[in-house]
Amino acid sequence: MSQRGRKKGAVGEQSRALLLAIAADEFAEHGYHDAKISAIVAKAGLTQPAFYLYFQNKEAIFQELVGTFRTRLYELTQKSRLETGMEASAVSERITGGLTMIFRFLSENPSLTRIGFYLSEEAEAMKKQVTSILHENLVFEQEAGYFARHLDMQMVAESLVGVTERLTTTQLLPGRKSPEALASEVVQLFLDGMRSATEKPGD
Amino acid sequence: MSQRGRKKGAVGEQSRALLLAIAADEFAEHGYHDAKISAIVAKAGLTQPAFYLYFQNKEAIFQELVGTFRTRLYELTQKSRLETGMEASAVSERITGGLTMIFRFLSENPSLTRIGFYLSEEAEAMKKQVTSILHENLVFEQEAGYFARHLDMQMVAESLVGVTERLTTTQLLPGRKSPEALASEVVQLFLDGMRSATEKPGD
Amino acid sequence: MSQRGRKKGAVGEQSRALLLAIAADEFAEHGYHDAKISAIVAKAGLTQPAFYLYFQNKEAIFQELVGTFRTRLYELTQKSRLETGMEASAVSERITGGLTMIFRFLSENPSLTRIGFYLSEEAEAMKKQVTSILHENLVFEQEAGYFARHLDMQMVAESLVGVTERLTTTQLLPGRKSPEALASEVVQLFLDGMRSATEKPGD
Amino acid sequence: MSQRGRKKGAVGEQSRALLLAIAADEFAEHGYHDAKISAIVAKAGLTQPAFYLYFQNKEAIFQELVGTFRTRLYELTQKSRLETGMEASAVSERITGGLTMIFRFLSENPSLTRIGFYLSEEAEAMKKQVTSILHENLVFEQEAGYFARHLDMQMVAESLVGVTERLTTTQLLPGRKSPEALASEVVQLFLDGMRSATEKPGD
DNA sequence: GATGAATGAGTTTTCATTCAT
DNA sequence: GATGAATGAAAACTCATTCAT
Repeated sequence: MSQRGRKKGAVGEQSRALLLAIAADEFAEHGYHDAKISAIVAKAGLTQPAFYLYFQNKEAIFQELVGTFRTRLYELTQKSRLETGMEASAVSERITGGLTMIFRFLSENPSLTRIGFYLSEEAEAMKKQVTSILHENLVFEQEAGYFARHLDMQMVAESLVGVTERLTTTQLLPGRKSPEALASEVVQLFLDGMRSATEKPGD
Repeated sequence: MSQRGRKKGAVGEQSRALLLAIAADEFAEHGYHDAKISAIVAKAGLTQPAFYLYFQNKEAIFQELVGTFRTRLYELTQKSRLETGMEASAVSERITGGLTMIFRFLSENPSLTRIGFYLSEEAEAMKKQVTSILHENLVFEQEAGYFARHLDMQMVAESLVGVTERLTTTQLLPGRKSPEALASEVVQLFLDGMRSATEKPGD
Repeated sequence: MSQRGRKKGAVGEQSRALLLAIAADEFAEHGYHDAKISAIVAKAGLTQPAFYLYFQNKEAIFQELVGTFRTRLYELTQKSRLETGMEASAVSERITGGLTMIFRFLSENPSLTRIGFYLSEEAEAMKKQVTSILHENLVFEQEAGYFARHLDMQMVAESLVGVTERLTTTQLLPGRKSPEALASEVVQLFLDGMRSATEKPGD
Repeated sequence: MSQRGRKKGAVGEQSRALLLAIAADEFAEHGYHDAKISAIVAKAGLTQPAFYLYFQNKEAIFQELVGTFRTRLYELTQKSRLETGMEASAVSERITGGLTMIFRFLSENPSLTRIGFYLSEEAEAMKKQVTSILHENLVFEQEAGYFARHLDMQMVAESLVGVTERLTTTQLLPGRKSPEALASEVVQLFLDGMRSATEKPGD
C-alpha cells in the first residue's frame, strides 16, 4: 500500500533494527508522548525522514514493539502448559522452569517489558490473556490433585500475575535477583499455600 | 494578594473542586498527555483561562491529585500498623481490616487510584513506601511468631503489593468483588502460605 | 464536536472574515497547495494558531469559500428561471438581465470566482448543475416557440456556460468589459442564432 | 558527457517515454502537486533516482508535457489558417475541418489536454494565442464578406474558444460525441448566428 | 470570578531531490 | 541504466498558556 517495507539491503535492515532498539529504550524511558522521533533518529545517527523509510509513523513503530513483546510472551506462556500424566514431584519444577523462562525473557528485554507491561494500551488485554492460560494450567493441576480443592484458581492466577509484574519491576529489572532465584522463590511462596494439605508433609 | 491560590469565595471553591474532579477522570481515562486542559474546562462549563485561576499549570493539578492520593493512602497504611501485644487470633482479622480499608478507599476513588498507581512518576516511590511499612509490620509479626521464620518478608511484602495492585485493576475497580471479600481472600491466600505449619491449628 | 465555531464577539467575527477574505485571494492567486496558511495569517496580522481558532483546517476554509460561491451562484441561477406567460419581446431582456446579475456577481468576487470555477473539485459539478438549470429554461422557451425547433438545447446550454466562463476570464475579471455589456453581447450573439426564423424579421 | 539529457540507448529512451506517459496521466488525474514522483516511478517500475536520469526535476517533466501540447496545438491551429481566394461555399467546411482536427487531437490526448488546458500556468497564454490566430482568420473572412459586418470578431473568437473548451470537457473527453460531430455542431451553431442575413441564401 | 482572543514553541509528517555504488 | 539509502526544507497542526477586559 505504501512504498515502505520493501527495502531489501542489509544496511537498511540494520538501520531499521537500530531504530527499533533505540525506540524501545526511548519509549521505556520517557513514555509514548515524551519519546520524540527526533531523539530516536538522532541517537541512530539519522535524520527524521529516514525514520519514515522504515516505519509508517510513530504509532507504527510503537505497535511493532508491542507486537514483538506480545508474541514472545505468548510463546513462553504456551510452552509452560503442563503435559498430562506428569508426576507430582515434577509439578513444582515444571512451574518454576516456565516462570524462569518468562523472567529471563523479561530481564533480557527490560525496555520491551516496560512497553508491553505498562505503556501499551493492550497491556491489560495481554495480562488477561496470560492470566487465562495460567488459570487453565492451574485448574488442570488442581483437578489432578496437586492443589487444594477449595482454592479459587482465578484469584490465584491473577495473584501470580500481579506478583510477577511487581517483582519484575522491583527485583528483576534492577538486577537485584536472578530469573532463577525469583522464579523459585515465587513458586515456593505460592506452592506452600496452594498445595493440598495431604501433599504437604511428604514433600 | 495578586497571585493565585487564595480564592475564598464559595463559587471559586466550587469551580476548583469541579475542575479537580473532572481532571481526575480525564487523566485516568486518557493519561497525562491525552488529557487536554481544553476538554477539562469544557466539561466543567468553564473557559481555559479560568483553569489558570485555580491551578498554576497542567502539571500542578496533576500533582495535586497525586498528592491527595498519596496522603490518604499513607494515612490508611499507617493505621494498619500493628500494635504490640496483640493476640495471635486477632492478627488475621487485623490485617484483613487494614486491607479492607485500603481496598475501600481505592474502590471509592477509581480515577485517583489509576493516577496514583499507574500514571504518576511517583507511583513507584509510593509503592515502595507502602511496601516498606508493610514490611515493617510483617517482620514484627514474624518475630512475634505469627509467621514462618524462614520466609523472606521483603518478598512477601512486595508480593502483597503486587497482588493488591493487580486485583484492584481486575476485580475491585470493575466492581467484580467487594473490598471486604477481596481483602479476606487475599489474606486467606497469603496466610495459608506464610503461616508456619505449627501455628495453623486454631484457625 | 470541536471547540471551534462558538466564538461570539465582534472581534473574533472580524478576524474570521478577514482570514476568509485573504484566504480567497491567496487561493485564487496561488492555487490550493501554494496558498500557505502561514502567508494567510501573516497578511491578517495573526499567528498560525489563530487560524485554527476559526477553521478546522486548510481544507475547511477552502470548502467554506467554495460553498459560499456555490450558494450565491445557485441563487442567481434560480432567479433567472423564466416565468410562464412571458411575452416574446421580453425573453431577450429577461435572459440578458439574468446573465448580467451573474456577471456582476462574478466580477465583484474575482477570487471566489477563480476558486469556484477553476480550483475546486466541485467546479465541474457546479457547472453541470448550472448548465442543467439553464437547459431547463432554454427547453421551456424553445417549446414556447422562442427558439428554433431543431436546436439541441443541451449543446446550447453547455456552449453558453463555456462562453460565460471564458469571457469572465478574458473580459470581465480584467475589467475590460462591464457585466451589462458582456451580457448583452453574449445574448445578442446567441439569440441571433437560436431565435426561430419566423421571429427573426420582426425583431 | 556526464550531464543528463543525452541518453541514447533504446532502453533509456523507452524508460523516458514511459515516465512521460505515466506522468501525463498522473498530472491529469491529481493535479501538479498531488501527482507524486514516487507514484510515477512506481507505476513505471522504476526507482526515484531513475527519474532524475531523464528529467531535471518535477517541473521539467511537467513543462515538457505542456510544451508538447502547445507545439501540437499550434501546428493544428496554424493549418486551419484560411487561404485567400476561397469560395464562400467552402468556408463552412473548411472551418469544420480545422475544428475536427483539433477535437481529434484533444480527444486522443486527454491527459495532455487536461494539463495544457487547465493545469499549466501557460494555459491562459496558450488560449490567448489560439484565440488570436482564430481572430485573424475570422476577421479575414469577415472582410471577405462571409460574416456579418457588425460582429465583434474578438468576442466571437473568444466565445469559440470557450465553447470548444467546455464541450471538450463535457462531451469529447467522456466520449459522448465524436470529434466530427462536435465540430459540425459547433460550427452550425455559430455560423447560423454569425453569417449575415443577406449571405445566408446559398446554404 | 470569568472570558474573548490570541500566541510561543513544538512535533509529526511529507516530498522532491541526491549520493555512493 | 539503475538502485539502496538517505536528507533538506518545509508545512500543517496542536496545546498549554497568557493578556486585556
